[in-house]
Amino acid sequence: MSDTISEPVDRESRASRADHEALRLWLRLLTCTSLMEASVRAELRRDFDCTLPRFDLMAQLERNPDGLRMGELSKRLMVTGGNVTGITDQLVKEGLVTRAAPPDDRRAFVVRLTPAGRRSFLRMAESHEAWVVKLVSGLSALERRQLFDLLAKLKKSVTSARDD
Amino acid sequence: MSDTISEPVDRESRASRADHEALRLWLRLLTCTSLMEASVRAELRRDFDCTLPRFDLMAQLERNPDGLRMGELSKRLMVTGGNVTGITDQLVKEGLVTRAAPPDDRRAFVVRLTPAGRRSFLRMAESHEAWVVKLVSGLSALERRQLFDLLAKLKKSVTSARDD
DNA sequence: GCCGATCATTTGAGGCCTCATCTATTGAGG
DNA sequence: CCTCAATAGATGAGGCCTCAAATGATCGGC
Repeated sequence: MSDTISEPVDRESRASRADHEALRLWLRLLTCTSLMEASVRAELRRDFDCTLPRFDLMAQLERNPDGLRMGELSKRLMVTGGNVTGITDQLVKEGLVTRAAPPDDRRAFVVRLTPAGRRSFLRMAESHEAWVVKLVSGLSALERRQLFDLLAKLKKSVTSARDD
Repeated sequence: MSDTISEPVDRESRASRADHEALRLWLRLLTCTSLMEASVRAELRRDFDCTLPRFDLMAQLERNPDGLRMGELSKRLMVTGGNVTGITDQLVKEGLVTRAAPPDDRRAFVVRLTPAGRRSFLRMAESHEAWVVKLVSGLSALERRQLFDLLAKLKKSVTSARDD
């Protein structure tokens, strides 16, 4: 039997009353992200036999047709370089991306989508977007906009607190 | 698309203008969570040589002094049972939790914090909360409240969309 | 030309996580 | 009782991820 998760019991709804407001905000944020991520992962897996990290990497390349260096991918995906190496290795093996040596810097590699990779990504992206739209459709356009703006502030807050 | 500006570079800020609003909301949510999570992980690692999953598991046990069964932990942490088995094994080995057999069901185990585990957790929790407070301190109390409420709606939206 | 600092990437150990599968136990009906 | 489906947990393969260390290339200054 599969170990999948379905009940409305989670980290956040279990926080005791004594927990403080900032902590509960953080736990709720984490819960929302985990829920959405689990849905998106399940969908990618079920319909395309693809993982979210692979999809994210390909998404970056689709936006940058001239390709990206490993380090650029690492920054954009917010993961370590070693990690990008591994995922790229797999995608190369599957023929979805290429690693090319740029003429000017022999330390670097430029990763690009192959035509097959691009086709594969576009097919997934369409379904993926519809899925995300559905997940957030319980909020009105105004609420989505407010949430979007508040998250922008949160992002700034976290970044500046972290860099102290 | 010039790459020469030294702006914060991540998944979300790189979404092209053509991407739709729901998708950008999702990417921004993911970015915020990733940023906060990375800070929190780094802090737990640096100050206490502890990981976030271990901390989360101990937090659940601290709120439930009578202990929790593996399956309960799995639901609350939103991870699979196999995963809980592994993390629990380590904490048992480190003397921070115990696995006890309940009298009524020989299939199950009840996991509890040891006194040492509780002391260790409480020490971390104090520092952890201060850290989280700092990360969200760039938002006003009102904004935090609004964000909290919008995330509640998002959680409901995601849950109901997923269960269709 | 050479040195050292820095940079891009890879490697390897180890932790987290999922899925699929397995074992043991429980509990409801015959 | 006995069977059988459901349940609690463990296990193993495989992917993701981080950190730390290593390799090789580049660049500025002498």
